[in-house]
Amino acid sequence: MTEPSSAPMTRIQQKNRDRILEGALTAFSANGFRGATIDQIARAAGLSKPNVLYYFASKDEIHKTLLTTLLEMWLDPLRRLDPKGDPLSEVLAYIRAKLMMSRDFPRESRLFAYEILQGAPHLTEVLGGGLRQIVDDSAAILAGWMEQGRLRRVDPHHLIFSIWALTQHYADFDAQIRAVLGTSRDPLAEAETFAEDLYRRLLAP
Amino acid sequence: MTEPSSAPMTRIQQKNRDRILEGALTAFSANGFRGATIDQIARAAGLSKPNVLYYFASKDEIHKTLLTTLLEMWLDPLRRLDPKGDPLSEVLAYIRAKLMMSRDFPRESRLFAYEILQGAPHLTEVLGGGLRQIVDDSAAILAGWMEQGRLRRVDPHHLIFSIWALTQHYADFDAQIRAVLGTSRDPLAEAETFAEDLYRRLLAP
DNA sequence: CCTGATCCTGACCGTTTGGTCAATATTCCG
DNA sequence: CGGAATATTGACCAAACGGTCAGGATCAGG
Repeated sequence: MTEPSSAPMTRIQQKNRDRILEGALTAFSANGFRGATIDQIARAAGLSKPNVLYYFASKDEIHKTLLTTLLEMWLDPLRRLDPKGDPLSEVLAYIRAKLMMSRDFPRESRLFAYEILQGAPHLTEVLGGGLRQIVDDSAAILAGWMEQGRLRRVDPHHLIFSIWALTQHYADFDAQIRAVLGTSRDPLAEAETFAEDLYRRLLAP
Repeated sequence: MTEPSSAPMTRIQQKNRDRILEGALTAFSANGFRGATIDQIARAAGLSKPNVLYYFASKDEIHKTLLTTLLEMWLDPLRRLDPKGDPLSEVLAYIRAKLMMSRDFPRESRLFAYEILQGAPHLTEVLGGGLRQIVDDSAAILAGWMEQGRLRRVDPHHLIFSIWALTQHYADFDAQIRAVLGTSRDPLAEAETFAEDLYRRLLAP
């Protein structure tokens, strides 16, 4: 616990904590938790190592803060599924949003990828709690649409998994995709038309 | 270079190198390259640390050996795409094979996941060379089927990417999937029916 | 301008880790 | 059996790393 509740948080604190988290995101997403060093983070943040540890008690705490802060943003598009909207448009909008996040926030995607690959040691409570709730809720919305015959019947959970898998793949495995596709193509633009076709086919009633 | 070409390779060498690679696979796939220690590998292999380094010059070499050894096996199912076979059956068989690999060889999947997340520092030549060739060849087979009207037209490269993404997701993000789905379900069995439905829909002409 | 709180750093510490080496044990084979 | 090749290990080393700390710089506000 560093700033539990009633923290005034000066401008300097605000600025430096932000810088540190920004640098840490770069470092952790490039090398994983163990691969990143506090020195790296400090350099990326433009601070000295002891100064970094002045704002965060430990490397672990930086990591945990980063994960919990970003998880909200990361799951936000799924929360936006509107039960009142047009089912297919809603799903396709979700997919587009996730693909844009892979393009605009690949570091965040990789950060979570590393964490989950490792067995999610810092996220177990969140995974079994909040995440599961959100996914179950969204799955229920999807299932509702399917029952009304407005979407084809498929397993809603696996539908969500498949969207995660496909969209995040373009951020997490970027190195592989670029190696295979060469430099002249725009993977994410192509991915969007591919994914739209894929899920339209799958879900159109 | 440890055993470049004319290596007699005694039984003890064979056995211990195998043990080391086996232990290293467990260690690397659980914690990534930097997260795994030679001591861990040695313990998993039932050897002492110096003894491990007697068989492999460095941690790096163990890792590289592991990657190059397993890459062949990893890509094998894609090579089995038979241009003379029934297109849809061929693709579905490939998907099933990949899903079985996620079930039976999750460590291998995670090993590659870590490596590519990191930007594939040990695989750059292979990715741009052999892998690209195999993918392009397979994409050509798929494109051929599409031109004959035996498969629906989609981008063959992204088709392959999507299959990789979906199938490997179940191994790499196992922690997340189990957290969301709970313990009473069998993710990979369900994934098989989901994936078959998905790609049948997408590809049936 | 003074003073207390906040901010920052160089020097340092203990541990972990990749890797070495000399010495010993074991195996192989004539 | 005997000696050379192979295998194994405890002890050790240097570098990297996470983290501490005492002291100095800077800032806010009365």
